[in-house]
Amino acid sequence: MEVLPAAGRWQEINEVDGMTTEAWEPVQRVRTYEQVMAQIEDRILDGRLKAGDKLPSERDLSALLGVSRPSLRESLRVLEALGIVDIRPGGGAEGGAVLVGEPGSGFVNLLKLQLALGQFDQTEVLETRIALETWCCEEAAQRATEQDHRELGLILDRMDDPDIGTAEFNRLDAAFHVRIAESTGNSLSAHLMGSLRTAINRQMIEAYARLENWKETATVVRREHRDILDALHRREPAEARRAVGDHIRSFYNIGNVEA
Amino acid sequence: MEVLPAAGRWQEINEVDGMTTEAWEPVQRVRTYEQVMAQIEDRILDGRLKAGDKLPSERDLSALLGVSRPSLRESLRVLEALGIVDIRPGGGAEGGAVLVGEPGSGFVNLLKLQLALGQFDQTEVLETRIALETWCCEEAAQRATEQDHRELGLILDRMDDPDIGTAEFNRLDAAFHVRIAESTGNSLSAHLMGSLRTAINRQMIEAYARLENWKETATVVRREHRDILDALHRREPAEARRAVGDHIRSFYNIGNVEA
DNA sequence: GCTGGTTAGTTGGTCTGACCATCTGATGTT
DNA sequence: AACATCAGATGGTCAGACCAACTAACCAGC
Repeated sequence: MEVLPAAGRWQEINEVDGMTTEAWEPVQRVRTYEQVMAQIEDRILDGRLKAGDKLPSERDLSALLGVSRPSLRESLRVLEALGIVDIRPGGGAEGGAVLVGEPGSGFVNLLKLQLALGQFDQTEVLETRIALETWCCEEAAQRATEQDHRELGLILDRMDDPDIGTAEFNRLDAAFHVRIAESTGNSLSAHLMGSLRTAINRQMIEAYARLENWKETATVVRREHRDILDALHRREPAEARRAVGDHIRSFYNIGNVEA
Repeated sequence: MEVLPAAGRWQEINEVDGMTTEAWEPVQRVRTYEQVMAQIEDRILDGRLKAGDKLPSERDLSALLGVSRPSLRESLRVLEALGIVDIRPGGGAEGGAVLVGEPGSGFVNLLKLQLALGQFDQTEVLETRIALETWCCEEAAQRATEQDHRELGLILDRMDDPDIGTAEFNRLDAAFHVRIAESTGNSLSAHLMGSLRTAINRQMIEAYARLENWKETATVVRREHRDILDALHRREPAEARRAVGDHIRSFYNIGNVEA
């Protein structure tokens, strides 16, 4: 933990170049908030700032950088939305902007909007999930520990509840897939996967809701999940890959009956 | 193209609840910029806003929403950083915030910082690339057109230049991999892949620069690229998958000799 | 009538200064 | 010692102002 001012000087952004207006040609407009972002990025990239460090207060930092508080705040807002800093109000040790070391909801925020805007479509999300999850299962079949197996089993057990609702079923479904990814030890894959899943969560729930006989679908899903877990238990990467691929494709076909 | 005010009323954010201060208990703090984001998100999600639409001017929109311009601007900054809107200064038809329909550099911005912060490490990026690229190659072996094959060949031809520098070689290398992904028709996978690659671009270049005999490495890389393209030509998914997996792993081993 | 320069208005970009709610931590009281 | 209180710091928000860049309409001159 380190408070910034002690970690070297911040460079003031508003530097005069004192030259004539000529020779100012292709240099595209750079907004001050971008320059602020750039300075913070640099300090992160070269290690002067690391996870857990706390930034100076908005007033201090804006003064250090020679920019106004609103501009500085625009930068902080972006960093917050990206999940880079965590901002808490209040004074003392608790308040302030802290660099976070754990991935947050940055991807989900991004993906949801990009999906809604039609930058990507649902089929692409599905295929990308298949790409990631087949690899994850393949690796999980080799890397997963007994503990991973147990926890995955517990999730499936909870999904066996005959009185379960679609919302909870869907939640556990997602948890199962993410848990597999996590058992590979690759948090990026796991996080990406989870984000993709979350981004289309709304559609998933609606798809479940559209099913008249969703209980039958649930039965199929339960069976396929068990198959996947069995393959992990038996440590058969190829079989695990096949099982999860079929599983995702099968659910996609069901859910898209009337899409 | 549609300018917003005509597309239904915006709901003012500052609504009084007129109640006593009691019964205000677990409702966690919601900042106005988040409420603005939420309203714009809603309009995107339900289709009232779509790619190509232009938002009202900052002054108008802030008035419509009943928030101050700085708060509104914080929201716009975030949407811009996420690649959701494109903001251009100046009046008339050119200026203003426009919703974009093409994925931009949102992922890269995010990944670079998350990587720098240690939220993920390089090995995870590598493995995720393998997950995505093996799938992409497998599919590309089935989906790629003759045109795709031609363009990929052209990229490899340019990499054959014996006088090529590391920077250009690396750039073409990335282009080759991304072009394969694009030939699957899955722009999400392609974009994710490209973003992962871009996020570690700096490290890639440094890795190349560290190699004393990088020419030899380049020879190996060229050969492996040709193998991959051959597999695509012959439309052998399994072979394409294997070739690209080996290729990535092989380069990783070389580049990490002294990492 | 057409061209070209001028001007008014709009837009985003930025800043200043102010006020509020909340939380911390020291102060002071019981 | 325990509690209540208050000053200060912090983030959250706002109003108003100015600037630079650009558009579009206007107008003078040919």
